[in-house]
Formats: sequence, structure tokens, C-alpha cells
Amino acid sequence: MKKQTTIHDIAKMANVSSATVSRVLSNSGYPVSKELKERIQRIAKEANYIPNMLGKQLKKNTSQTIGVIIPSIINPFYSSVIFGVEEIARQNGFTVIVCNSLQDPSLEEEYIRTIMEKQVKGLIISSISTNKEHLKQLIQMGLNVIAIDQKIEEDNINQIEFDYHKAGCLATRYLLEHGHRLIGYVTSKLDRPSRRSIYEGYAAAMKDAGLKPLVVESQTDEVYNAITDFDTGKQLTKKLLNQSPRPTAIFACNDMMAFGVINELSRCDIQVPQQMSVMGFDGIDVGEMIHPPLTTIKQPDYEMGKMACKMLLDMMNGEDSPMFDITLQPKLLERKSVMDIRSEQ
Amino acid sequence: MKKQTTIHDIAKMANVSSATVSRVLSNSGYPVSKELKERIQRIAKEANYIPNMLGKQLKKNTSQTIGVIIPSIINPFYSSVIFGVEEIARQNGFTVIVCNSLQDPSLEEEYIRTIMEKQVKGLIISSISTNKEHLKQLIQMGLNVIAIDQKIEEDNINQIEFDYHKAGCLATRYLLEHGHRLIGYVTSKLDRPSRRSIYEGYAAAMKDAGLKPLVVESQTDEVYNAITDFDTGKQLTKKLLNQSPRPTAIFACNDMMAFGVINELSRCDIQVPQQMSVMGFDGIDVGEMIHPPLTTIKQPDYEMGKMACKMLLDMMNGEDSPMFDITLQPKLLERKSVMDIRSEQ
DNA sequence: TTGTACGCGTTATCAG
DNA sequence: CTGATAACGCGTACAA
Repeated sequence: MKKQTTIHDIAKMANVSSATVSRVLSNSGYPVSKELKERIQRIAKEANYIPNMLGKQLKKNTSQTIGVIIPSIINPFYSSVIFGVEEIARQNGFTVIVCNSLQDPSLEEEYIRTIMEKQVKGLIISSISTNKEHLKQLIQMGLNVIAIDQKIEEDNINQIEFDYHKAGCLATRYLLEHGHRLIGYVTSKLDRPSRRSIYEGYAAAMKDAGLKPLVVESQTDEVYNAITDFDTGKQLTKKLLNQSPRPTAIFACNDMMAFGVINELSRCDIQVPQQMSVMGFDGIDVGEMIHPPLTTIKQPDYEMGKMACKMLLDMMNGEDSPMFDITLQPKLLERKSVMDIRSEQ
Repeated sequence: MKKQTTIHDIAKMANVSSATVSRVLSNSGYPVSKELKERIQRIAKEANYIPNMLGKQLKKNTSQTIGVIIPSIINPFYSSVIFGVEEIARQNGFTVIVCNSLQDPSLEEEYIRTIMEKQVKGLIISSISTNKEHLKQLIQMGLNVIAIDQKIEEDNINQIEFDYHKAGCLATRYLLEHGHRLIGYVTSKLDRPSRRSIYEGYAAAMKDAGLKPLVVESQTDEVYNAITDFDTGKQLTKKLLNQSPRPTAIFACNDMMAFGVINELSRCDIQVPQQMSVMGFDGIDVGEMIHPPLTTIKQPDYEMGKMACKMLLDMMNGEDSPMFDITLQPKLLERKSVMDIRSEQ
């Protein structure tokens, strides 16, 4: 394992100063005679020169890196987000550090600290922590932050929001329009703003229709995990089926949970959608692959990632911080898990 | 945006030399009087000192970072791998850079270059590129590499392999044991060793049973994308159904494709598993969530990630390079998509 | 157009 | 035990 060649090595080989080498090899645009330039480039190539970014970054006080903190990459929704982020980052010469917070505030904080130590100046975060003081302080120190998915109720943190409330309404109204009156809502613990908003959207739409909400909420504060949502969906469905009168439609707070709902119904020999309609929330790809294909709300994941990264890069380029929030709009993906039961009534 | 506090700032505040501050704040173990130590720690805390890793790394010539290059994080298999890698990395104070190669050799090379420039000394890669010369050269320069998933036919690259051949056999034998004789195999393009091996395992098992393989191979060299595999599964199933006599079971080269198979069968009103058995390959979580739950081969993704990361860290700690390959063994996940048809014959 | 010399923040070596 | 100083690799005033 021999030492890497540096600009000084090349300088010696070319009998010039390292300054000149630097100017050529960093494409600084600083004037260097053409012949010398070409000679240096040739020598660098032959010597297999690989620049050491650490030196550069230390000097310029900027790592070409952005950090992304999300609950878990196992969740397809977040892996799509990252996919979008990474695409834009790469196109702009940036590299992405991925951090799974596992919904654990202390892990989240640990990661933010690491990010800062690595001189990462840009962070995209779906934050779980309620104490934003720390984050605000780091922003003072030059960190640029874009919050996605989970709203951060603070100034000078740009947000990419999603209109969860409207989405909850939209889904519920769709069910109502298809003749459903008894609509159950199954949800994981309502301890985060996004989840609350969906619920409130559902409740509002029900109220508008003069109907009573029928909610089953998971109480366990589970560690994050895809299969957990699935199991939760099954559990909550069991509870819901014990209610009387039984609902004719079930609305789940995310697609994974909706899969659990469908699975449990199928285990109980209840046909979807003939005997029970199911509505999901997220719009992940696999929803299209199950039977029946899941009618759901599309939350633009990939696009959200791309947009967040673009905004972040703009901020870091000091585009005079436009400081505006974006709110993405929900879209209903009409597939096959909801039946129109108006004719039956 | 004020400048960050450095050890020099703290040195001034404490009226000591920056060397002493460094010794205390880096937990070097170097002897410093207890009172001084505590004073420096207190001042650092008050001044909100955040160490600058770039300086440290430049000095020590090692970034506490590992790179992971995989085809696409959208694929649940790879996101599980990364999840495992990241867990071990975090526990050891390392950070993970994620790179989606999209099955594009030039993108892969670009990422490897970036990795090197960032002084990343450890790389976990599912390589698509056929030219390993470049990689070998970088290993000479101190890069540590663990190859996963895709075998790299070179010395001094540690591998975590998976016995694809045996897995292909295992799946096929299972179908045979359940009375199937006409077993179709649908696969994406056989242009990679792993895919070839599964195919060969299937073919060998069929031959052992005195049966003729029935293979439908996708010809399109698609860009990587989860939904593509699903669609491919549908297309290939259509082709297979035109064969006569029709197979009684279909074995797909990955789970996503198996979902496509099931979906297409369902569209043609062919019941799974009553009228047609389906076997997948991968063992991703959602396989359990669809109807019927997919019988499949479990390829240990999460464990593979954890193991790869452990091996890599050992290598980087210069554990005298044990230089051995690990071959993970397949396991059959028996669920509900395969029916025993022996009684019918 | 090219070279000299210093600093980015940190650790390591060598004196004291 | 503590301090001064020289690196690490690079970019950049300033000088020539």
C-alpha cells in the first residue's frame, strides 16, 4: 500500500511549483500556459493522480456531501425519497450519507452531530425529535436544513410538506361517494403531526357527511419495521371486525398496514372488495402488485426527494434563501380494492 | 454564520497550548493532569465545540466512512442489505455513503472514483462492471473491498457469496417433490453470473429428474426499476401460457417477477395455487403480504449486509487479512403459493 | 504567466 | 505532565 501521489509529487515530476499543478488540476480557470497545462495533465494521468478531497475540503470548509436522516430505509416510501435525493445530488457532484433514525430521538441527535463533525452543510430530515432547539442552533452555525414529511414548526427551516389533511379528506370522500357510510380508520399511534392530520382529514370528511368516525388506533410504540405495520394492520382489523355494526370499508394510514388489513380479511374469508372495501395511503409500488390492487393515496416520494435536494442545493449556493415552503398535493390512485355499493342500498 | 470554534480557540480561552486541548478532546489517553483535563472539557462544552473531522482525517489519512455501491436502493433486497451495513457501521462510528449504480458500468466507475477522492478506505459492492482491473489497482492503493451478491472472479477481493446454484436446485426440487413435472422458469436476461447460476441449478434439478427445462428469458436489457421486474413477470407469463402443454408450476428468478406472474395469472382467471403453483426467489418481506403468500427462497439480505460490514471493518483494522470467502446458504420459505398435486396423478 | 509561502484544523514528535 | 512546531494535501494571496 504505497502512498498516493499528491500535487507536490506531480510538481516535482514536471519541474514546476505545486501551485501551478493545483491551478491546472482543479480547473480553477487561473491562467496557465497551454503547453504547461497539457504537460501537467498528461503527467497527472500517467501518475494516476487522485485528488484528495479532504485537503480541498479542509481548505474550502465545505464537504461535497449532504446528509439524509429518515426513520428507516426499509420502508419503500423512504427508499424512494432517497433515490430521488441521490439522483439530484450525483448530478451536482454531491454524495449522500444515509442515516436511519429508527424513530429514536437519541439516534437522530447522534447522527446530526456526526454530520456536523464531517462538515456536512446540507441536511434533509424527516425528524422525529420534538426538541428543535438544537437544530436551530446548528442552522446558526451554517447548516442548511430541509424538512420533509414531518413538519417542523420553526422559522428558517424550509419545508417540503404534504397536505395530509386534504389527503385524509380525499380518501374518505372517495369512500363516501362510493356509498360507504360505515368507514373504519385504522392507524398507528397518533403521536406525530402527519398521522394526526390524516386522521383529522378523515374525521372532518365524516363529520361533513353527518357520520360518526370509527377509529382503531395502535397503542404500541413500536420500533420501526416494515413487517410491524403489516402486523399492526392485522391486529387492528381483528378489533374492527368485532365492532357492530361492521364497517363496509376500512381506511388504513399507510399501505403496509392496508396490506395487513387485506391479509386479515382474506384469512377471515372476507372478500375484498366484494364484502369489504380497503383504502391505503402512500402509493408504494407493490400496492399495484397485490391482489386486489390497492386503491390508495399517492404521496409523491421520489419527486419529494428530488425536490428536497434541489431546494437544498439552492440554499447552499446561497440563492439568497428564498425561504418558502412547498406543499405537495395528494392524488388518488383508483385501483381495485374499493367497490361502489350505492346500487345495493 | 460565525466560524466554528477550534481547538486553538479553546486553547486561548484556557490559557494552554492547542496540543493539550487536542490530547484531552480526542481522548488520546495521553496523560494530562486531571484538573486541567476537566477545565478544558468544561470550556469546550460551554463554547459548544464541534470537532472538525476533516482536519483529523487529513492528518490520519482515513475517513470514517464506507461506501456501498448497489444497483438500486428501490429494490427491497438491496435496501435491506444497506440497512444491515448501516447498523454495523454506526455501531463502529462509521458513516455510510450510498451509491446507486443503476446497472450502469460508467456510473459505477464514477462512484468508485468519488469514493477514492473522499479517502474512503472501505467499499462494499455489488458490481456490474466486468472489467475488474481498475478495482484491483485501487486495492493496491489501500482500498478494502467486499463483494456481495455478484461474484468477482479475482484474487484478494473478499466475497460474501450466496449459493445461487444450490438455491435454484432447492426450489426446483421442492416443486418436483410436490408432484410437478412441467415446471417453467421465467428469468430476466441471463447476463450475470448470479442469474446464470440460479438457472443452472434449476436445469440441473430438472435433468436429474429426467425432465426437460422450460425457460422463458427476457431479452430486454432494462434500466433498473422495481416495477420493470413486475412487468417482465407478466410478459413472460403470457408467453409461457401459450406453450403446450402448459406448465403446472412457474419458478421466477426474483420475487418482484413472481408478483408479476401471480398478477398475470389472476388476470387470466387462473387460481394460485389451485390451478398453477408459483415459486419466487429473494424472500423480501412483502412476499408475505400478498395473496397467496409467496413460497420462495430466502436470500439473507439484512444478514448479508451486517456480515459484509463486519468483514470490511476487520479488514480495515488490518486483522492480517484472513482472506476467506463466505458462502451463505439458501433456505426455503414454505408459504402458500405452491400446491401439492401428487394425489391428483 | 509562474513561484513562494501561508493557512485550513488536527495530531504527532520532540523538548522541556 | 505541558508546549512549541511540523506535518497532512490543497488553494490562494502576494510577489516576481
